[in-house]
Amino acid sequence: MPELPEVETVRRSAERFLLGRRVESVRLRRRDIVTGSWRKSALLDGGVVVKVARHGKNLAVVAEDGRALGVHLGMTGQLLCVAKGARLARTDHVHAEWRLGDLRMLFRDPRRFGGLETFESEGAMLERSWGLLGPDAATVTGAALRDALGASKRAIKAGLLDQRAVAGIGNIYADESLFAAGIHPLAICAELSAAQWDRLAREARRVLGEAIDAGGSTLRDYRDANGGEGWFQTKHLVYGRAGEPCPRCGHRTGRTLERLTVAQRTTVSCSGLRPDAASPCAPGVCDN
DNA sequence: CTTATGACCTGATAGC
DNA sequence: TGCTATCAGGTCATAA
Repeated sequence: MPELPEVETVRRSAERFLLGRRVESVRLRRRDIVTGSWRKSALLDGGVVVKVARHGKNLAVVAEDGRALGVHLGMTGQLLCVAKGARLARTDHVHAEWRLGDLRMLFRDPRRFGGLETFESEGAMLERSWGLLGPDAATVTGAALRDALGASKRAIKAGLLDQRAVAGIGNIYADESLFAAGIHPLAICAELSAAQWDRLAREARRVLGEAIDAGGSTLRDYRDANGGEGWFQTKHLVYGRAGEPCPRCGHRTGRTLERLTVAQRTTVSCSGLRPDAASPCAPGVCDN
């Protein structure tokens, strides 16, 4: 479900609720969603929340004594913050619950591709988890992308989805960023030029930033910590639009958006784009 | 080492 | 109504 913009939206809404509050009790319904210690103390019991951080698609709730609770939403995960007596839209698949004064925080995840990870300190989290990820996609540079992927023989879309190369991009924003940069998803990383890496990084930052401003994309399950929906799905140019005219060149060329499979994920791109990086979407062919 | 592939789960939807 | 098949925003472990 959630990629960087959705996770950042959850972070912002969760932060507003949690900062300065003390965790008064913890209830863990399923141990198997936790990596690391699943003791209540490891799950922040008794701690005062001083930070809600994000890197890529990863969230962390940090207590004043340094304990950190990593939260990954997987495909269908939700981190909800609600008033104590409030009714939830759904109460099934709630795997963990925290009480902080007059509010509750819940981790809900029907498919259980997400989960929690407990760390004794932020340093431990950095070392064992976040430090293994690439730079955050919201601020990534062309040089950083090229450093991570410039020698790879994979398709560029597979590279963008690799969280060790760059953190935060998933299936939606990979397609949107590549289309915006005029690069075919099957273009080989090692064949991209410095100018293309720069353009890709710039377009990815722009698309992700605009999506954050829109509160993310709600397709099915995604909700922010208040249960609210995003509206960036209305701005998708290619994701979910296979068969429609290319929004950039379709009126002129009659070309449509084609569906293909890259890295085992449904992928959409303009049929006018070429996978060989030497002849990318050239100006006047399918370009701005 | 790098890259590709199936596996892990549940739920929504489409088609018979 | 109910059955089956397909698809879904993400990682993992394992194989090649």
